[in-house]
Amino acid sequence: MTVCDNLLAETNACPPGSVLIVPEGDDARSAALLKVVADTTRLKILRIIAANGSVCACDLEAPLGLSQPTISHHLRQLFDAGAVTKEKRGTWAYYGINADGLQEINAPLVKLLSHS
Amino acid sequence: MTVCDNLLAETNACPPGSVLIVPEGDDARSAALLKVVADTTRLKILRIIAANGSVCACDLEAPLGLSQPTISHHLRQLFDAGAVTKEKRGTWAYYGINADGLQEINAPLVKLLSHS
DNA sequence: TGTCAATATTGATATCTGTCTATTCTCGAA
DNA sequence: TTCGAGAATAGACAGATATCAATATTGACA
Repeated sequence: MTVCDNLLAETNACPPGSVLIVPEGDDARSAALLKVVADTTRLKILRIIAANGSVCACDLEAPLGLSQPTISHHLRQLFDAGAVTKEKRGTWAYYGINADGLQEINAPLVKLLSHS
Repeated sequence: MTVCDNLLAETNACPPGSVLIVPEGDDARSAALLKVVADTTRLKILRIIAANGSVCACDLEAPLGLSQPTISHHLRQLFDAGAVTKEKRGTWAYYGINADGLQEINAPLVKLLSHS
């Protein structure tokens, strides 16, 4: 009776030396999308937008305490990832939550939870 | 009739100059937890664990193609963030999905979606 | 057309992080 | 108790990124 056999008998664990199932999936893409949301500043931006509806970029400078180029940089990342919508009104840029995009970003985590 | 007035009349957007609602929330902590999951290698680890149940760390080296210390480093991050469980059996270390922990990591995104 | 304001882009820099090699730690077994 | 194997830690280094200052772009309006 080897240690591995004991493991198999006593638990539902794969014994050492197992060839594991490796699910298909674009982890690089999923990670890249999650990275956009996994940032203090961008999370704050998203929550401000969610709480206020459509928000002018110009009004984010005060609550965030960051420079205009930095905020523009974050908003671009959020937009490129599909987390927010963007609408230009004259010289102003309005951003809103993109629920569909956020759901896609969130999908890998939801899938992990549904398979466990 | 200013441009701002037009905005208010035609849309539900905050006019430029608005003092925005800034929701409370520990964005730094949320971001730190999400960062752990927002990584190609760690996502792959999580999906392998989810597909195989309890997995020995020693069996991850082959499918990941990374060194043992690197994998140990990633597993520690996942464990510290509460994404996985850890059980030592002799010299082997077994890791499993921690559904509660993953749900907590996921919570900020779920909240964003529920408020929009 | 010319000017001003809001936004976007560029370039530079400091910090963070994923990876490796080398080493140490922790068990089980002889 | 000693040896060997798996896991964890430490230290180093390359690549990524958040930030800012400076500049360019775009659109409204006189």
